[in-house]
Amino acid sequence: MSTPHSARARARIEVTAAIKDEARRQLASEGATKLSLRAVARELGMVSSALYRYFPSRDDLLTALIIDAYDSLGEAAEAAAEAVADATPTRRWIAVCEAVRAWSLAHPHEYALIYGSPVPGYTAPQSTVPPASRVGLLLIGIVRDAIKGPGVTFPPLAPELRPEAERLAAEIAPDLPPEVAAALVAAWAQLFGLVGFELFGQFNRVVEDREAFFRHAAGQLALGVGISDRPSARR
Amino acid sequence: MSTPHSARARARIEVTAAIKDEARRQLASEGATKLSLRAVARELGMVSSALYRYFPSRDDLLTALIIDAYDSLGEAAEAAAEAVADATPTRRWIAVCEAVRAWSLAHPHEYALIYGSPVPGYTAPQSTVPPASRVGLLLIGIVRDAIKGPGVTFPPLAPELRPEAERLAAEIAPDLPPEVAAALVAAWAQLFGLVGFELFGQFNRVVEDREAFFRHAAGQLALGVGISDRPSARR
DNA sequence: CAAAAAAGAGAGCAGTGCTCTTGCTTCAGA
DNA sequence: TCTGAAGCAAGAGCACTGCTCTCTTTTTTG
Repeated sequence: MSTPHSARARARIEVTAAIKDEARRQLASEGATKLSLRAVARELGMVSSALYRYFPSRDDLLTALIIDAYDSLGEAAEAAAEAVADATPTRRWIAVCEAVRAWSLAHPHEYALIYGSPVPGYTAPQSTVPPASRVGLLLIGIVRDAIKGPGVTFPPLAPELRPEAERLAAEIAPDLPPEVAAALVAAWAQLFGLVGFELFGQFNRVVEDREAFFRHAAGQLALGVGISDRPSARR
Repeated sequence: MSTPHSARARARIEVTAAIKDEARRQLASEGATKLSLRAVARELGMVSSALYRYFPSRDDLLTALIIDAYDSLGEAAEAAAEAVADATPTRRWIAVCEAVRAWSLAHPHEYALIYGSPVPGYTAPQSTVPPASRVGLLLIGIVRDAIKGPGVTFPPLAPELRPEAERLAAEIAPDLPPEVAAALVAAWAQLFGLVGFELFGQFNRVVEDREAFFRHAAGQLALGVGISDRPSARR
């Protein structure tokens, strides 16, 4: 937070940022598998061994990029939500979904890094958890507002799932009804299924007008969690 | 199809299979990034350059593994469908979804290879298209049977999406109503969103009873495409 | 001001994908 | 059945990778 006291400390964060920037450039243009520490160092005019003073391994660099990607996506989604803060819940939901899709199409390799195969290790480091939940929290907020009004119909919930749904609701959003919380988590995962399929070519020769298809699918997702524009407080 | 005439041709397909088997083993245990041509050759007692007589590059080997993975998944899904061929459409739909999930949990690295980040190039080779559509075709068949009965309610369709839905239906299943075809493609993508999120750790600290959660979500997907067990011809 | 900590430079190790050349084996046509 | 051609294995080698270790220089700190 505070400005660094020593010149060395300031240089350190500058060099760290430069490394991440160059690495992000290579990631965006060639993908995670082609990202090379040596190439990053070369481009920055330093020798490769010097880079290990800043990131102890390639995986650590990738982890840093993963966190940044989560933050970048979260920021884009939050900006989109704020831009339509006064609209109906359905519109706000769809706006966030479309922001996720737009960011993913613009940053395919970064998307692959965070929602495709997890490259480093098998379980993500704990430090990636908070940034990873920004989009989820955003969706929770929208649903929270949406179900405030009267006459909302909660999504159905299989009796076997009720205990899990209650536990889940208590975990992520205690003020949400269990059936809504469970449906929301499912919709959250399904949203990224739609985006991932488009991004990774699964829709080739199947879906043509992807913009319209996605908007419609996002609207259906909203219905699935109980969002509807019936008698909203606003507008 | 026919048995090979020359001894050399027979040896070739044997060695090719051995290479793929060993590569699949390494893929399953270490992941795609760690799969090494040299290690495969070493394990098979041959020198690495000899391997290039069978696969011209590492990406070609990976492509072969991708096709095999699609086929393996498709086979598992089809077997599950046949095992409940006499059940209601909803049960058959859920059985296929659960087979997809089970296969993916059992073969995480192969799943990552085909539905995670596409490693070779950016667009999948044409040869991967037919095996990739086996699960989709299976779902189409189930829905086709399901909507035969009377009293089925078609999913809603936004007017802007109607032309695309009609084109899409003509492409993948001309006998299906456009609204069903569009909803089916969306459900297809969403299914893999659910599976991918569980597999890649996105459900950590969120969903606990994943079995029950998935079954419920799969049932909701079935409802979304218009499948219901009301007055089915069977049972 | 001196000791300690941090940073950079370079060599080096083990590994990778891939190419090229050299022999040997198997096949197919006369 | 013999021979030229094609298929295949082996080895050396190139350019690259992640990473470690040592050595020197710079900066910070007690």
